Amino acid sequence: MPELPEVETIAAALRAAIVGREIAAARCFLPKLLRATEPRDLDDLAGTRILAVRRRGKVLIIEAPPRALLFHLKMTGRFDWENAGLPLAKHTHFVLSFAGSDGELRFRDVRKFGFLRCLPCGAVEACDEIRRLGPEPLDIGPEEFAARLAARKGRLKSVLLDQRVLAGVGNIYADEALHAARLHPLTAAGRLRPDEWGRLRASLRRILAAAIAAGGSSVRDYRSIGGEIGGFQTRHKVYGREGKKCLRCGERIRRIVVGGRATFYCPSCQRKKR
DNA sequence: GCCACTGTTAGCAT
DNA sequence: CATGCTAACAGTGG
Repeated sequence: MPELPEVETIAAALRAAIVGREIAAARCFLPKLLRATEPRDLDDLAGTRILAVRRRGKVLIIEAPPRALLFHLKMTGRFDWENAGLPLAKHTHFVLSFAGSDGELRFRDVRKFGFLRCLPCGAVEACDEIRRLGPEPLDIGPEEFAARLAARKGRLKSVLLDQRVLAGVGNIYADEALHAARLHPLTAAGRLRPDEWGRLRASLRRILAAAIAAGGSSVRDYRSIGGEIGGFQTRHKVYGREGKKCLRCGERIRRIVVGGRATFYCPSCQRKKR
C-alpha cells in the first residue's frame, strides 16, 4: 500500500526514467480515473517535456510545463515502465508515451480507487488534493508537531492517519511509529506529555527515513516501477504480526480495529493512558 | 461457493 | 465544526 515511503520510492524511480523526456501522447482508458480533468485536457501534454517528478503526502506530481499531472495510487495503483510494443497488462488505465523512446509509462489499478488530475503547474499547490494536506512529517519541527496533533480530540492512531494533520502517514507506519514510541494507539491525542510528543515525532521520522532507504514496504500489492519490491516489510515490528512475540519485550502482539482500520500493537510496551 | 478482509479517501451521518 | 462510519472496487484466502 503506497504510503509516504512507497510514493517517495516510486517518485525516485520515475524521475530516473522520465525526467527530460518529451511526451508523445497521454491516453486514458478509464474516464472515471480522471478527476476535475476532461479527456481532451490530456491532449495538451503532447509535445511538452517532463521537468520534475515529486511527492506531496501520498500524491505523486509529474511536472511537464505548462501542465502538471497528479496521481493518487490509493491502495492498488502502480506504475510500470514497459516497451510500447508489449500488450497492456490487465487493469491498465493510463499510458504516457514519449518521443523517440520505445519505453512508455503505464498506470494500472486493480480496484480503480486511484485518480489522476491534469492541471496548470501554477495551480498545483492551491488545488484541493494538495491544499488540504497537513505538513510533511519529515519537515515539521517539534513544536508544531506537538501543537498540531495535541489539538485533536481523537485517538492517536486516527490522528496520525488524518492527512489534514500530517501528510503521508498510512496504516503501516502509524502502527510502527506508535510501537517505537511506546504509545497505545487508542490514547487520546490531548493527553500526551511533551516528552511523549517528542518520542512520537522522532520515531516517526526515523521509521519513515529507514523505510525510504529500504525502498518501502511490500506487504500486499505495493511494487515500485517494473514490479520491484521494497525491503522494509521484513523490519516491521508490529504491523501484520498478530500473535507473534513483541521483538522488544516478548509479549504477544494484538490486533484491534480503530476507525475501521486494522491496528497492531504490543499490550505490554504500549500501555494505554487513562 | 460464500464471505470476510484488505487500505485510502470522499461523503454522509452523528 | 469535529469526529466516526462506510461505500467505492476487485482479488485473495479461509
